[in-house]
Amino acid sequence: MDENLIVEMEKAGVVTATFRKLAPPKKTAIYRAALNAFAVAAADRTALDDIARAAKVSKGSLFQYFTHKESLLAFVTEVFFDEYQQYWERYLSREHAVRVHNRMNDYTRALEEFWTSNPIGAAFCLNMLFENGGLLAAEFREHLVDLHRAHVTEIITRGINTGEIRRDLSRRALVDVLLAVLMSVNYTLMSTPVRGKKARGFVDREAVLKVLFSGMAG
Amino acid sequence: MDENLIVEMEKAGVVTATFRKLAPPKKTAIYRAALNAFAVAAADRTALDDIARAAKVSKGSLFQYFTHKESLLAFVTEVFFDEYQQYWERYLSREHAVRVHNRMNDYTRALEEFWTSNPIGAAFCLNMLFENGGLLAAEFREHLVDLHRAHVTEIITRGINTGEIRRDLSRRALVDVLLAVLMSVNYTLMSTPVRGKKARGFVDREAVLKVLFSGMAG
Amino acid sequence: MDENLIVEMEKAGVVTATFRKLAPPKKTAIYRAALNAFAVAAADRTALDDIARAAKVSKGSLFQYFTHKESLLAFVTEVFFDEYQQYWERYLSREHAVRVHNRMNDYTRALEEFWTSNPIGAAFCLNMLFENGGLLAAEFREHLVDLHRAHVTEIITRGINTGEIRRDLSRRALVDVLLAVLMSVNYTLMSTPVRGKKARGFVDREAVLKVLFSGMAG
Amino acid sequence: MDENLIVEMEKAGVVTATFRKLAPPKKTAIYRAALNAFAVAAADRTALDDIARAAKVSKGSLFQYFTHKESLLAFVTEVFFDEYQQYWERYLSREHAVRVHNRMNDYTRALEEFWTSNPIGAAFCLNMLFENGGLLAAEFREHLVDLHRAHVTEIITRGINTGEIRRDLSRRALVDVLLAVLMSVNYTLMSTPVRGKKARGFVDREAVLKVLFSGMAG
DNA sequence: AATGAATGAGATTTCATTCAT
DNA sequence: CATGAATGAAATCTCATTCAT
Repeated sequence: MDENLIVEMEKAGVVTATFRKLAPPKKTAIYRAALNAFAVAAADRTALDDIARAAKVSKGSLFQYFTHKESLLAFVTEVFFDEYQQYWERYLSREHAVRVHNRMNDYTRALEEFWTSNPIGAAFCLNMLFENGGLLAAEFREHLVDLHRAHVTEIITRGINTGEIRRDLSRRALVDVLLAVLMSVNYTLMSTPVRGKKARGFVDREAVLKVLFSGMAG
Repeated sequence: MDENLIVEMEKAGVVTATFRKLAPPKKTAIYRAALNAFAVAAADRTALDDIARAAKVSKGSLFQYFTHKESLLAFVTEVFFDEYQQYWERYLSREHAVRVHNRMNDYTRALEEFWTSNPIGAAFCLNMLFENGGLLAAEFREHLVDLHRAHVTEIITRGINTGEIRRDLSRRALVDVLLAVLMSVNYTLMSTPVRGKKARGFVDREAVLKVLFSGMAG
Repeated sequence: MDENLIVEMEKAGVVTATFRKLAPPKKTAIYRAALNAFAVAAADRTALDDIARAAKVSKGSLFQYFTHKESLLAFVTEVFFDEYQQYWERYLSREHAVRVHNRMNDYTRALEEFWTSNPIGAAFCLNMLFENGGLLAAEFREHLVDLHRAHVTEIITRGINTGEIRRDLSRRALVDVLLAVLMSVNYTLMSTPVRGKKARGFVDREAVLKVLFSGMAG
Repeated sequence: MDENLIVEMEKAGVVTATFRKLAPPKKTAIYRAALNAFAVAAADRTALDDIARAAKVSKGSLFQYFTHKESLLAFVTEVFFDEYQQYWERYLSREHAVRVHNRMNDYTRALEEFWTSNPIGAAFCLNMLFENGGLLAAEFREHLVDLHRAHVTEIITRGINTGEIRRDLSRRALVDVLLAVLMSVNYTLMSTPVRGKKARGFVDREAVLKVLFSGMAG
């Protein structure tokens, strides 16, 4: 867990100084317990008693760390998003594909990998996206989209410059289409582990990319 | 309200026989009141007292009609979805565009019209998609996607047959891409009236369709 | 319990319609239980659980009757004050003394009788006067003083008219002095039954009245 | 702060030896912070965290000094009362009026001055008199009355001896009447600065004293 | 001696559900 | 069948007090 982030959250009133001073493993334990709880059920339906028990912390302490239940959710959200962001930044920094087609392919594959290897995060994310009302969830939604929008825009822009992507198309429209597809992949992948049903996900990555690159027109 | 649907819901244990026998206007009043209530706030935060008051029915009666609060939500969901479905079926039956490009264009325009002319439904739908946890919401999500998937599949299939759409593309992939874009439009449109923020929606329908038809490749 | 008063309290949002419709004995039981509880300890320190138990009513019902704890205190205060007021109006209507000296004597005797015969009311009153903060208690204090001020003013005025009281004195000052003495008697009498200590009250009514009538000047 | 008083309080178990050994400025800081806090809100509604923060002392230390919250209140009460007492003793020692009428006049004027020049003390006192339940508040009330009773008794006694006051009146009754008037003045003055309402206090000191001296009888 | 983190009892309030009338 | 009063199980949050460091 990033200590700098915690310092910032303290300034923003999300966590208290008491929490900041906690031993890192304890912080992690609380984060884990809360992430888990908010992943299993929407924040509304999640009792602090349960989180306290899972984190092996008293309910009173939880309030010394976060003041309000809402703050705890905010804390989890920020840390989760921070990890998510770092994942994608690491991913980009290690990216070696050059051609747009390959970059898109790798990108969707990475999405797939992230969610399947992190089912609890996926479930939490799903709850934040779909089941937690309020401003916090709306912001989370927007952050998530923005993050991917930035990456997609970068890929598209480079593609236009290299001539891999046609120049007569609206860049904005290109981004929107790709993003819609990516977020759809995202939602599908996130849903898979939590819901009982079989996923009807984008198994055929290649086929989808072919549609996008070749266009539908006969 | 479709009486046949109510009979089916009675069989499924969603509504009671008592409810089925109610005078239709009363049924409608209850549906309206509940839809409104669930549109204003997520089901969790909606008290049955308020619904009963708005429907001019006693809370006791509500339980004689639905047994559980969850059933009431299920009832509203089913009726709303039924109306939604009927809307699209009527739409399709009256559709006169022939070419795929035009049909897609009309389709998205119709989506836009539906949500802006029906803000309560939009708000309810949004709550179901984004704020009501549980299996019910997941099913609603899936139903919604399936409905549009069927329409899109039909458009695509016809396009392939007429040769407007390239035959070397996976039909499944074509559907997935279009559906992703459509659902993205959907979410954006639904969100617009209820959320305070400005939408970053697909304003340029033409540009997006051009991307899809022409393909990205330079 | 005066049903008209309850109707007024309902209008003022102090009690709910549900409470109004309760069988009178139940209302009385709740009043008694709450009066007792608020007499034993200040409202702050009084738990609704205890009142509910004493009134043989569930805690949930208490909230159906009063919405907030504060409302329950308001209810008790109003009913108590109403009874107090009625007591003094009955007293005045039956008063047969004519001379000021006798009227004052009877008045203080009546005070004494009221508080000693109604120890729970006295304790409640004391808590309202001395231990319950907030606007409610302040208003109660003022009402109580005003009630007696009105009676004392009437006695003084008549005394001045009949010439029993000197005309060269400020009527306001006369009232203030008498009232101070009466309220002091009041406080002392109220305190007696609840506190463990022996009262140091105005045993010698005659002597005090003599001071007031004759004046201190030698 | 009087060190002898602190020693006595240690014996009485109000403060601990640890507190006694504290540097005087620290003791004063704690007293000030607690007086302020108890003046702003009743003891019930005052959190020790706030007092500790204001006194720049840790909450743990507070418990090492006072064992219980109640003891802290007792400490503040005693010190405040001690100061109050000293004020009146200084006042008496400097008193130069001789005639009873003048002494009473000066006394009420001094009361007025004390409360208006010491609004925090007034607010604390008011809270102790009116909003803090329990034995402590009752004792405080009694102490306050006793202090003034002693002074009034002295004035009356001297007046009787000098013949300024009639000898045919009960001394006890004289004291009671004067005291009632004085305490009434007291309450009114204390209330003025804290409560929002206009005071209905004894503005006309002279008129009141005239009533007391001349007597009401025509 | 000083600190402040940890604790848990307890308080108010909400509301789905039951049930007597 | 309709009604709405009654219920009590949660849930959040506060804070005096303890205790390890």
